Amino acid sequence: MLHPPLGIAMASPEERYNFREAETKWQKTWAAQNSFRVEEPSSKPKYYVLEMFPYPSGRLHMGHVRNYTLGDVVARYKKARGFNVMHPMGWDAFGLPAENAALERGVHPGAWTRQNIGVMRAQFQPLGLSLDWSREITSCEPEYYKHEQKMFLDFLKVGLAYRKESWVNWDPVEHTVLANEQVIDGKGWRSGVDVEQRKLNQWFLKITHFAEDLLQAIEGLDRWPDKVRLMQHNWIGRSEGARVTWPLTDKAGKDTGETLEVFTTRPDTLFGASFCAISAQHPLAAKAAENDPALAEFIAECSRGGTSTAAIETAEKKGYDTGLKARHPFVAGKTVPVYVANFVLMAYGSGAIFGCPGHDERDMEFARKYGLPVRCVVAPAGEDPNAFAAALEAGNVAYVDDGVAINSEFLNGLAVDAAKRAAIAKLESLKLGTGTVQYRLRDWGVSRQRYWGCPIPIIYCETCGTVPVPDKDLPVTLPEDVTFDTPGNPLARHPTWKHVKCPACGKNAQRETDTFDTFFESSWYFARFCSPHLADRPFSETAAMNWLPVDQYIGGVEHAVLHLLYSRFFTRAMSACGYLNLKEPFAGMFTQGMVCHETYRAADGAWLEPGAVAKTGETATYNGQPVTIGRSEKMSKSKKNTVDPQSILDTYGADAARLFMLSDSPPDRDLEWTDAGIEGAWRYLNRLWRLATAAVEIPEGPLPAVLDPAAAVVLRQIHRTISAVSDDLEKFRFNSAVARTRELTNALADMDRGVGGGNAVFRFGVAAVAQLINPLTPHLSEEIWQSLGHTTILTETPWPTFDPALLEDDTVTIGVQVNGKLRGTITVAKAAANDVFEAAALALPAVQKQLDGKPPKKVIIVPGKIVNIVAA
RNA sequence: GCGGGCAUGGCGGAACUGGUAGACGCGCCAGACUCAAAAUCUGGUGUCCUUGGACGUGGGGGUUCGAUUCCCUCUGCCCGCACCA
Repeated sequence: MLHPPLGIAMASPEERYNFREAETKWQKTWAAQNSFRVEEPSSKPKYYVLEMFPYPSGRLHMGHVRNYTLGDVVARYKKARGFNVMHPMGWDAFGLPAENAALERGVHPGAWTRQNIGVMRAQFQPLGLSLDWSREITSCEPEYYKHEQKMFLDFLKVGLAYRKESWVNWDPVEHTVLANEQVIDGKGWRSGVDVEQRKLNQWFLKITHFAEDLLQAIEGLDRWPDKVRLMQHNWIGRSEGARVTWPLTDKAGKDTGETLEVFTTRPDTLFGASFCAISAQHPLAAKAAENDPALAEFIAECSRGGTSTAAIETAEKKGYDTGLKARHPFVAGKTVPVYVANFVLMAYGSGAIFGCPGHDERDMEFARKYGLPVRCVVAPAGEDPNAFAAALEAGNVAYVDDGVAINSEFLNGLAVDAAKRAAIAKLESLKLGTGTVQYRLRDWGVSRQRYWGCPIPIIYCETCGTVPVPDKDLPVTLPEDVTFDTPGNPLARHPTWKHVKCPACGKNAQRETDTFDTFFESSWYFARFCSPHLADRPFSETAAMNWLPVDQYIGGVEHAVLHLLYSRFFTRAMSACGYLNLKEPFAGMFTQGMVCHETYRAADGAWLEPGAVAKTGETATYNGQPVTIGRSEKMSKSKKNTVDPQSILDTYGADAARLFMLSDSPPDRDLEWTDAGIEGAWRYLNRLWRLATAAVEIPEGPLPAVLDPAAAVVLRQIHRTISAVSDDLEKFRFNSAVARTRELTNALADMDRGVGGGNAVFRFGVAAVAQLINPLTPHLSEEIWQSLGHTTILTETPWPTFDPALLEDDTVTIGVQVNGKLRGTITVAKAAANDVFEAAALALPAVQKQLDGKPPKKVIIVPGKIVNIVAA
């Protein structure tokens, strides 16, 4: 597939840039000079650049290369701008793939993970990234995870962690709990069998404690993508409404003494209530089922259904009448039936609703199915209420929009908002409800029944209950001698590990055998980088407060909610426990696009690797057989459309790979990897190198005071480019920065160096290009810089400056329109008066022709921009 | 269903707060060099008709002297959430 450019072998050394030698040389130089070590102490302002740390899956993929290249551009640019840059790297090293490897190949997860880290660390080397490796951290090592065990116990003390029985997705084959993301179409992602709903004791972190703050603070994250902010906003899902209490009666109409509490955002529609519905997992449902086998069967059926999105989507709305009745809070003597319904979620609100079919689509569907009354209590303003109500009550479509309350006693005539307030006031005076705010966000369940994670430092004692592991016994480390030959958690069946003495009473007790969700480690690693080797604490508060928040964080959108929200929570929780005093961990966030590639399929439908396919123009073949070329999709092993970074680095070098990734499309959009694209980047690097070779012969010296006008034009372009590229780099417009740099390169190549000052300007321009492109292609630019005779390296050289006076020409060329259509251009002195613009524009033959001898009706002059003549 | 985004040549994409649409690159075409090819260099390349024009930023409409940019509307694609009461 990737034929090495033939020129590599053919060209003489002075014609071809030898990236192999140069890239290795500069990587060694930077390492020897500790160029990317954080300065401590430093008088410079700090700048913390962080890319999401990788999971050590075994090899780097193109997505990694893109991610770390983007961060590297920022880090190198900020360093040149005079910042003390921290740009660290580490390993998100706990996780399921390590256990799968153990299962499939009989390797210990730890050995597998550590070996992968070794391979990947070596793969990072040739990319030429400006990383401070002295701060490397590995989350699966006790030196790292012991701190989060302590942190968890602190969270427990302040009530931010708790244990509760809750419903979870249970895979009966793998004997483990699955995250919602691991349940696909109601089946376990690996086992492929139906997932069950089970009630298990789980540890939770109380992220809901900060729901309001996490929501409010989104507004302040002004350097985050709007998309991510919106997603978090929706995820937290704030709803204002009321909790309403409904006293219950039995089948005979006698009060049971119990009440049903429901949450509603529409207390103004209470007079339209025709039923209540509770979740199958609601305690009242279980109680009602005690004497009703059919109900018990219905509840079991609901639990089997799974919580997967697809299952819910297609599920028919079903209910079962418990026989219980609920007393209406406002209407004396009125009761409504209480159903168990499969669409009511236990985890939201109180797990119960009241149904108002007239003004809720779902309630309407339910009411029609079970023959429940439909009552109209809101009519659009300006319509005849009686006619509207009659139509609504006869039809099957709920009215959910704004309007005026009708058929609602004391609410009649009020608009929806006012009616809500009045209803809540009434509920509160009757002590049958209260205004409240409900969030969609739920507490974070962190228990996982897996081996390769951080042990939860808890001991269960029959006498003392749940006992935190004392500080002196931390860390709780994973046992090495585990087996993966049977399903389930190896920690739970380990012969000795879980058996301990109770730290409180000394009797026999058992360890918690669950481990933390791997999102736990990534929720605070950005703080650990601030003091990565501190032994007794997770990080020094001083260091963390100095470096945090991260100035620029970079990663994929797939973490827009979970990881980023957890980290925001953790920062607040750590602050609550005195570790630091900060709310937001990431001041700037950038989400990069995916790396994509065309897909290829053989006639039998099998996916083919790009390397196996012979492509000629629009058609492709495999072993002489035709190949279907599919759309460009995210590189993935399953579709075989991956390109190994290693082979690209070997063939073209890091700079070419970096340049292509940066120039092809804007960093937040998907990037399509093509052979032609990388070759284009490679060509440019060689062209630039040849150009620089010509500049080397020109002795260095100050620019002459008087320049030939042609040279002066180029000089102005150099200054304009410095200004524009600086701006582009600040704003993540790397593709545009490359385009402008190439433009300048073209101008330098085309300029007449023989004119007065031409050589000096040329040399100055080449040096400027090397500086401007240094964050993008650091090796080649160092090489050019050195060849120009500099004795210090470019990496330690400040960013070039521009002279604002040289940004603009004295003359300006602008378009001349007649009736908005371009008819020509004029070039006039920039400072010229309007009548000069007008005269020059009217003098154009094309303009005269359009005017046809008549005087213009109107002339619009925007100095420096355009002249538009309105013809009669 | 709800929420959000996007739509510009054969392709990736430029165009700052409304002001010369298509920068820069890829691809393609022609030429130079070469026995030939590769590499490199030069020129061309939005579409349509004849020089000169006309048309052109998904479709339709609007505001404006002037719209890729602002407003309305329709279509298509992508993403997030998904019975959230």
